[in-house]
Amino acid sequence: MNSIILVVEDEPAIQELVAVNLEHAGHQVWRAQSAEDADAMVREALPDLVILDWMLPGTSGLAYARRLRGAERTRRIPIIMLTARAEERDKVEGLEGGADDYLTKPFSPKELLARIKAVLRRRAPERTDDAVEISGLRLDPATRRVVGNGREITLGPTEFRLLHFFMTHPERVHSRTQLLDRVWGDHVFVEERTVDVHIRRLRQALEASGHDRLVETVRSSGYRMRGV
Amino acid sequence: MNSIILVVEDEPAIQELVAVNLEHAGHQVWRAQSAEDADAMVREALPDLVILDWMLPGTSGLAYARRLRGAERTRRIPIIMLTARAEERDKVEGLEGGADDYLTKPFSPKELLARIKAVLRRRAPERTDDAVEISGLRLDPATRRVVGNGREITLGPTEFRLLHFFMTHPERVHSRTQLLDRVWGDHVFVEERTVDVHIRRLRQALEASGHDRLVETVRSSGYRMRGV
DNA sequence: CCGGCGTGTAACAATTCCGTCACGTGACTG
DNA sequence: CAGTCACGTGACGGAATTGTTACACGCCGG
Repeated sequence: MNSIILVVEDEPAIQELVAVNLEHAGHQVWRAQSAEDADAMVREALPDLVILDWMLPGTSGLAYARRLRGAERTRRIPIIMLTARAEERDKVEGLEGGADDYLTKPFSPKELLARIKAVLRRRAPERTDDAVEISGLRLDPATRRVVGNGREITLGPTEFRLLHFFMTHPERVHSRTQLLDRVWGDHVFVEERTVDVHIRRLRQALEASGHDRLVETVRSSGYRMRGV
Repeated sequence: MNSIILVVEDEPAIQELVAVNLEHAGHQVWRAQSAEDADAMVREALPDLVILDWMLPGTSGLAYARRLRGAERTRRIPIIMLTARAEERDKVEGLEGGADDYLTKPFSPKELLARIKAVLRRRAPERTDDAVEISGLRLDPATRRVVGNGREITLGPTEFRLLHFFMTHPERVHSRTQLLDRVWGDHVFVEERTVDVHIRRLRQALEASGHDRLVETVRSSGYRMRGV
């Protein structure tokens, strides 16, 4: 939890309703009244999720969703669409929304939060604060603790995120570029080889409990975490 | 997935529409406004697929498709043609089977992606990241793992690609030249006999699970992988 | 203002991988 | 049955990739 959520909604009452609920749940909220507003914010930094009203003055929510999905930088941001009436839902869905989920007004705060959680879990499990465990190595985002076979393991911030990403996406090979994108994040410009160094630091820390072998090198492709 | 797709389309709006959708699907897009532009790009490196407007200023799409199909180097690149009206479709189709598929404007993004996937799977299944399995030997591109009867098999990069190609094109003899083209890639200059050496290395690795017998030598023609 | 801490980079070391060659062996031909 | 021809195989030098270390720099907290 504690994600950055961009709420794009022109109607102040609904904007407020959504924002308050999200903030109450511990999220950080950015507010935009239009797609243009939203775009300005997104250019600055990437939110973890976007809640987008279907009807907006100027660029429609649908069009904006498509735009987000089109650009490389914003492609993988989860989108939840707010639609006005139940009837329109199918229409939008059929039309080809880039959205991950839809919410029909009126909706309960509980439903809103549940869908956010579900979408995040599906598209970006590393943004969730569920604890993860792989063969005796346990990482808990909520407490920011890593424990290997009972022994506590200390990690720097980057190594922690790196391990978290690996553990939420095990068994898959990740190229250095992918890791930079998803662990280091947006708007960073660092050498690919920097990844190697942090892999080294991570392995070194994991040696304490013998879990360093979980981080595998896949020559010419990238790195992979052993699953199970 | 994640292929390089060359889009040849003179109308900016459609060019953009297609490109955005392809990028969203994870492909890398090269854009060309004319057959001449496209040709310059293709000379540099080969795309995995070409989307070609039928009507183009200068050399027509149809003519360019024929040219691509004529040259040895570009012969096997899949081509999808964009045609203007439904009526013309039959005409074009009848006229020349240079294309692998046709798409009539207007088309939905979904249809576009579906056809691309279908064409790629048909003409270049090794570019897909679906796992393949043949008689107890399983190769998974996403995890970059090869498992033979439960035992994990370690392969170098080239052997991995070679095996992947074989497994996606079983029961068919591939000459050394073909293998060099499709496994080593375009624009490489190595001895043909190098293939033999990698075949040897592949077989050696596969011995661990007894799958080395799947790779058969076809004297004076090339190599073949046993299917099923 | 000092001293850690965390980071990114560059440089060097250690592997791993690749392509080529040389030689051996088996198969096919006439 | 000898002579090619095609392929198998082992070795080797060099290239490419990754591991590792050292260092400089910026950012706090004291």
